[in-house]
Amino acid sequence: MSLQPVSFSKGRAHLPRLSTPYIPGRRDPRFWTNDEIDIVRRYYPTGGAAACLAHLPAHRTKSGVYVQAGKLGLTAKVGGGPKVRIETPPDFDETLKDAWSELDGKQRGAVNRLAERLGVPRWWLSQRARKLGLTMPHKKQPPWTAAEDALMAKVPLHNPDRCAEIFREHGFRRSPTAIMVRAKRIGLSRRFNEGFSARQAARILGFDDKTMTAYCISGELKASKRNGNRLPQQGGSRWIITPADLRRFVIDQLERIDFRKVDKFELVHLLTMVTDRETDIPSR
DNA sequence: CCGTACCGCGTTTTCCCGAC
DNA sequence: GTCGGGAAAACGCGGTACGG
Repeated sequence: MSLQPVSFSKGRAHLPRLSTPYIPGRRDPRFWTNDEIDIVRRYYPTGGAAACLAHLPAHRTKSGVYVQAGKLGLTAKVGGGPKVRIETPPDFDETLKDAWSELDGKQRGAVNRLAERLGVPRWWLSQRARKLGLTMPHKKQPPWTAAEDALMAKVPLHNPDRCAEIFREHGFRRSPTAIMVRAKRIGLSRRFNEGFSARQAARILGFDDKTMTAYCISGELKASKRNGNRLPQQGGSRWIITPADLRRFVIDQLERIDFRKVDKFELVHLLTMVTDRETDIPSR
């Protein structure tokens, strides 16, 4: 076997960079400076987000302050007021039990209206109901079938609405949220899952990503390109290497692989996983 | 000298989480 | 349930260092 030089030159025209060049020492205003964090530390506990904003630059927002306060583990002592004792008639609990059983859990704002009718705050009503052990019947999600789980591996999980659409097309009824929750529960990545990128493949086999790309370009590793909106400055569109093609490559080019450098868990998974014949998508 | 590893760039994509 | 800020991860590849 003789080694052939590989050229990375794609003959692309030079395009100017889109962003301003990096200047050492300069930072984007969206990143929080130590001074800004000190302001949050100082004013948040007593004055809340509003007090912090008064001392922070104009581009800071309330939610930004909440994020930083959360990171610092701070809580604000604003809001609230004197505690009010809720007075109720002695038979209130009985009335509540009866009213609660007639409550329509599917209707939004039902608890709000009941609180209004009984003349008590909404938060107090739900707290009382909890204490009395009153529950609201909720329709449980029907269990997931194997067919639905198989479909999970093929839908674009980064686009929940489109997922729900595909489920409907296949005759299933799952909301976008339900699908996202399921994806999390069964540990499915929401990232692109129709194959490996050159970099992912390289990491598994212990190659440099450039070496991997060279194999893709030379055709020794069968790979296609994924259409996207990546710019020429980023190197253009990405590679897609299907698990089966990568497995073929491992078997054919075994002598080139340095087993000290491979990701042993990922490699064994690649070699042993069961894939759907037609789509080559791992079936879980 | 050649082939590969390493570093870093500019950008998009994705995740996380709190507020509303 | 939805929105949005913040940040990490991901990506391909140019440039360069390094080892045999």
